[in-house]
Amino acid sequence: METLVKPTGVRPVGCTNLKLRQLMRRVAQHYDLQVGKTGLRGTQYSLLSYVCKLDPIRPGDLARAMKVDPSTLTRNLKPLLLAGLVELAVGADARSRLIRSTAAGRDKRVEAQRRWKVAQEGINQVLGVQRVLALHALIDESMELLSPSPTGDSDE
Amino acid sequence: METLVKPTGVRPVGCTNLKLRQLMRRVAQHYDLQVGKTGLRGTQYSLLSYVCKLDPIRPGDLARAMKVDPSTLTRNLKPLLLAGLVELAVGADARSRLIRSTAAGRDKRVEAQRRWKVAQEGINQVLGVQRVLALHALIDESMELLSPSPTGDSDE
DNA sequence: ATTAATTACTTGCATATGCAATAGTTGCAG
DNA sequence: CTGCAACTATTGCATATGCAAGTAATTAAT
Repeated sequence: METLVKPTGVRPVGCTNLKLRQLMRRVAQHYDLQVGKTGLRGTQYSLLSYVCKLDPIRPGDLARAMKVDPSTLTRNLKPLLLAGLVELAVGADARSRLIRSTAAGRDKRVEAQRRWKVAQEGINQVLGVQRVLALHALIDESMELLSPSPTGDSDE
Repeated sequence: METLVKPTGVRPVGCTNLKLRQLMRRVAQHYDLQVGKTGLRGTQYSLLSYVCKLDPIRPGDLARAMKVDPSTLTRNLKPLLLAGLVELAVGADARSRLIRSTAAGRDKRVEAQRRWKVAQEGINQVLGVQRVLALHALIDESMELLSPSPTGDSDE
C-alpha cells in the first residue's frame, strides 16, 4: 500500500517564481555584458529586434507578440525613440499608431545582434547545448500551458 | 562526411534571455494573483520569507543569499519596513546593520505562505509535476554553472 | 443622430533591478 | 598616531514591469 502507480510523494521543492527570477537576473547580466557594449540593454535589443522584424506594427500588436503589458511597451519604446532607432507614425486609425524602425535602428540592430550571438554562444558553452535546448523546450511548453491565448500564440 | 559523432548542426533557436523573461513575467503574474491577496507582491513574499528564515541577518549576507544586488535589497526592504513586517537594528559593527522580522512580519509570512502554496500547486497542476521538477532541476544546474561562486553557493 | 460600449494607447502609482559613485567605518601599515 | 586600503550599506540614475484609471476615437445600439 506504499508505492502507488503514480508516486504522489514526489513534489517540487522551492518556489518556481523565485528560481525563475534568480536565473533570469543572472542570465540578463550575462547578455548585458555583451549587448551593453552597443549602448543597448538586453531588453532594448529584444524590443528593437521585434520592431525590425514586424515593422510596421501597431503598439498593441507588438505588445501581444512580446507578451508584455501595453503600458510597459509604451514606456520601453521611449529610450529607442529618443535614440532615433524607432519612430512612431500615424496609423490608419486616429487612435492607433504605427511603430517603424529607422535606418539607424536597423543598423544598430545588426550591430547588437553580433554581440547577442556572442552572449548566446557563451550561454550554450557554459550550460551546454543540450541543457539550453532542454531549457528552451521547457520554457516554450510552459508558456503554452500558461498562456490564456486560445489560438496557441506562435511567434516567429 | 555529413554526420559527425557530435551533431554540431543542432543549435538552440531563439534568445534564452527573452524566453526566460517572458516566462518569468507570466509566472510572476500567476503567483501575484494569489499572494497579492495578502497585500504582498511575490517578490516581497520571497524577501520576507528569507528574512524570517535567516533572521537576524546582515543586508549584505541576505543579498548574497538571494542573489540580488545589495542596492536592490536596500530598496526592496523599504515597503516591508514601512509595513512594519521587518525592522533594522544596529549590528556589532557601526557600519553594518541587522535585519529582523517582526511579529507582524512572521504572521504575514504564514498567511502569505498559504496563498503561495495555492499558487505553487496551481503551477504544478497546469504544467504537471514532472515538468516543474525538470524545470527546477534545470534552473538549479544553470544557476550553478553561471554562478561565479567558488564554494558552490548552496542555499537552504 | 445621440448615447453606450469598445478599442487603442497613455499616465499615475508602486515596485524591481543593477551599476557606478558615495558615505561612513574599521583595520593596518608606516 | 596617520593615512590609506578594505568593508558595508546607501543614493543617483536609468530602465523594466504591470494594474488601474484616464483619454481619445470608433463602432454599435436605439
